[in-house]
Amino acid sequence: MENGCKLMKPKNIHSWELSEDEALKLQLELSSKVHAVDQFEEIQYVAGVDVAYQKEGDKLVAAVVVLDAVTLQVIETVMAEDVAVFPYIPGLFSFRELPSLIKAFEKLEHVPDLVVCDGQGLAHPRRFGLACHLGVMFDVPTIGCGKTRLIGDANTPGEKRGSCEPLIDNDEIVGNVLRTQDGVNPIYVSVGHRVSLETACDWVLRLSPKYRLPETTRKADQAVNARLKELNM
DNA sequence: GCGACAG
DNA sequence: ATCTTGTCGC
Repeated sequence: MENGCKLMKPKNIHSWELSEDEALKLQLELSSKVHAVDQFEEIQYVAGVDVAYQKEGDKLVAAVVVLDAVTLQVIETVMAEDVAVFPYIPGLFSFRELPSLIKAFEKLEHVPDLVVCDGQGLAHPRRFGLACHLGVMFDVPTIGCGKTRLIGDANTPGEKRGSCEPLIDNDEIVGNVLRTQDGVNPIYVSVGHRVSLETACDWVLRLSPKYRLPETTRKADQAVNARLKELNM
């Protein structure tokens, strides 16, 4: 895929026309490029991404929303209307959503210093969920933030906001189950790329001052759903 | 074979 | 993800 991005510089580019087997091989190959340590300076812009699918058919809308890291106000919203090619296969989720998300990123004017994804990062069977894939692809810090579990086991975190328990898979800590609001179902946070698990959780909490999900994913979700609604009218 | 399974 | 109304609670 060509680098049509205005400012984001794709680093690891590859074809998206892959078979299931090729996708699996690519994950194993790219997973070695993930860095689970903090590698960034000041974070001014934080982005959220999401994709919404049309009721029937395979049309979809992908969005990237950039927020001011301090005020959490929306700075920029870009979207891409596309068609789903790769099927939804647990573990190969990134191959379904990334092509469309990249098209949205190509329109972005602001370069995010951190991207929060709506899916897992290292909390993945081959340690390469959507957040890792997006992070390695753009060489940008990313956090995996899922609403439900893909793999791993964890104890139930305390009822207070900020409580968390390690998510363990194969004797390895692959993420944290984090409570972002008192008495509300926790979410699954994991490293995407260029961030440590601790920093990832700090940011997710900071981005979730009022609701269960971080503002980044909430704003991206609102954007794609509003656009999808317009398309069905 | 059986259950699990990001969105 | 999507199909879907009202409703209990802060």
